[in-house]
Amino acid sequence: MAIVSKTGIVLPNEEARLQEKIVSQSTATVRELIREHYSALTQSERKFANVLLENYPAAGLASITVVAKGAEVSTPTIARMVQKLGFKGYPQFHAALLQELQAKVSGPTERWANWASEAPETHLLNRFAKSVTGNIETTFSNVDSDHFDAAATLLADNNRHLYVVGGRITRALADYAFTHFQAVRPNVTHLTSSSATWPHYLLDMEAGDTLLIFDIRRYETNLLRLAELAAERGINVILITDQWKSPIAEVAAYCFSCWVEIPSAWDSNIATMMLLEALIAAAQEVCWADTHQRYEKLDKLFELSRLFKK
Amino acid sequence: MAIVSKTGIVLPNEEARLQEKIVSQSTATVRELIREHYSALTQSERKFANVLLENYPAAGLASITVVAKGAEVSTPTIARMVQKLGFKGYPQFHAALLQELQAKVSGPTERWANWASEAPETHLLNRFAKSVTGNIETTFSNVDSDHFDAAATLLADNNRHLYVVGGRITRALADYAFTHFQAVRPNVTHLTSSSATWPHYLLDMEAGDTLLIFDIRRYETNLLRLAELAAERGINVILITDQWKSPIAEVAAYCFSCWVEIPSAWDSNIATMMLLEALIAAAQEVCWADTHQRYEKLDKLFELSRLFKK
DNA sequence: CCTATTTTGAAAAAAACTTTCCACACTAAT
DNA sequence: ATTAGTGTGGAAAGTTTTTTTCAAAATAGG
Repeated sequence: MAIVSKTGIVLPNEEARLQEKIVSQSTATVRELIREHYSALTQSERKFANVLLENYPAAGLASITVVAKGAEVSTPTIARMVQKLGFKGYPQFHAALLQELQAKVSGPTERWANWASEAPETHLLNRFAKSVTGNIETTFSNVDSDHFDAAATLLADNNRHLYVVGGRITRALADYAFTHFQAVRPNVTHLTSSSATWPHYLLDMEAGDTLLIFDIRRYETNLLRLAELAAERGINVILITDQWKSPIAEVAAYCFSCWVEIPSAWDSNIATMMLLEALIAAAQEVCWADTHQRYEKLDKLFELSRLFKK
Repeated sequence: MAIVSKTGIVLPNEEARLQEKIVSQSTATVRELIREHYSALTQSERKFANVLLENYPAAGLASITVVAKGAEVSTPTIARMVQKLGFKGYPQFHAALLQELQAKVSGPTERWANWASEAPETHLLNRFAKSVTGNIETTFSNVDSDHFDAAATLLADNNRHLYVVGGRITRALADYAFTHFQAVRPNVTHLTSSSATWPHYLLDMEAGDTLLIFDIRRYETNLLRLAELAAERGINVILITDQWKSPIAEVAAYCFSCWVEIPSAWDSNIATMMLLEALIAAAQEVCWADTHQRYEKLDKLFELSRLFKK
């Protein structure tokens, strides 16, 4: 179902094929092509070439009409020139420029492309790593830092009771969140996985309290009900969900999407966990003064309990 | 994303968001616009929104026709959506994306990996991301792929009972491992966190069985005892630990070190979790034939249990 | 100075792209 | 079940962009 656009712009599911094309179609940049063919260009063609090189690649990104006006030459001149450079038409030339631009801003994970161990590229370790790092990158690029800060502030606020709950799979994440938030601040409760007990918790929640919910597909009706009831009562719902967004997003004060898809029958929660840890780190930073002492006390207590067991 | 305003509760950030909106007309990136309007988007509009966010801005740079095909929606859907975002038409939307791309290249941070969201490089999100990706990289480059494959084979072997156990913090990881391995294969047991019950489990373990242990600092004496006793009885111990290695490594058949240090008072378990997921993925691949059917059955069962609740 | 050749851009034709309209499908509520 | 309302995509209509055509202008060589 690969879609080949005539303009040569690459669609998501076509990345692999594109890679091939770039390689096979010689790696020359438009800039290099111009230099190469410069002697074969006519006067007004050079006029445009100069404008483009001077303001590269911006001067070539608009439509042929606009570009022609910018260089004070006619449209046919541009059209003839890009053909001289070896492009089939203006759209192809345009796409080439665009691609160069994109390559320039492509993410840092490209660099680690194949770092995982000494294993060959096709080894599961590498395939897995590649796919997960992609998820992490996308997830973090899509976090709104203001929302993040606001959520962290809520989570760090000792005066608001913090409730944590997860679904079938995300229960483990909720548990992890609980353990860590407990170290950061008082008044944290982990809602048990049995939804039968949730009404009891709801009873105790007060307006202004915070409810941290994990809900990734398949979304669970129980969680939605819980979130709705909580939101109605003025509780701030912070939702951590997947890229398709749980319906809870509708009632959530803050919602964070984590990319979870890997080539597998199940979903990866690395990005989810990473966002969670980032939130914990942020919350901890907000109330470091208190946290500091809590950590020390906690350490001592664990030390004691260890002695008991000896 | 609805702020709970019906209840009259003012969220700390609401003022800031309003401020933002006023400015947003001219400044907001397309990404931000999408987030802002996400709740107002219809299903297929979201489909495109997700495709775009996932492959940003590439997925929006082609013509409306091509872009629509790429997201598997119709052209009118895209046209309607960009209008919802506040653009006069698709061309304007297209130009906005292009401008962002250009700005990114000409900007001062052109090179540096400031991929995490739009936040400044010093924002916690970026510092955290940088530190964690470093951990992941180190962890995976230090995995011995032969050990990895061998461990995966053990974990996938239905004939050996699989026991999973974790410490205070890593309990959540053990739980996560348990939930997933349970989906992959039968005969999986999660040793409860209360070490008092462990002798019972030990009693049932047979030579050749597998024990997956998580132990990161501070290493727990209980876990060490358990591992020693198990190893004596011919149980294969697979250890997932931190970069300093738990003493359990001495008796473990396979040991994987995960880098956990972040600039914080606590340790990050992203790399740990990622290694765990990689192991799950590998185990799943080893016994895909069986797993396949298990997944389907599991799905149906969950479907049924959902119906019960209605 | 004149002719042959090349270069150039206005304008028309062709192609591609965008928008609008409308009917059908789907959902939710009566 | 029926109806109102919303969401969706096919296809036509409208718009822009690209290409082609062609004649005028410029250049070069006799």
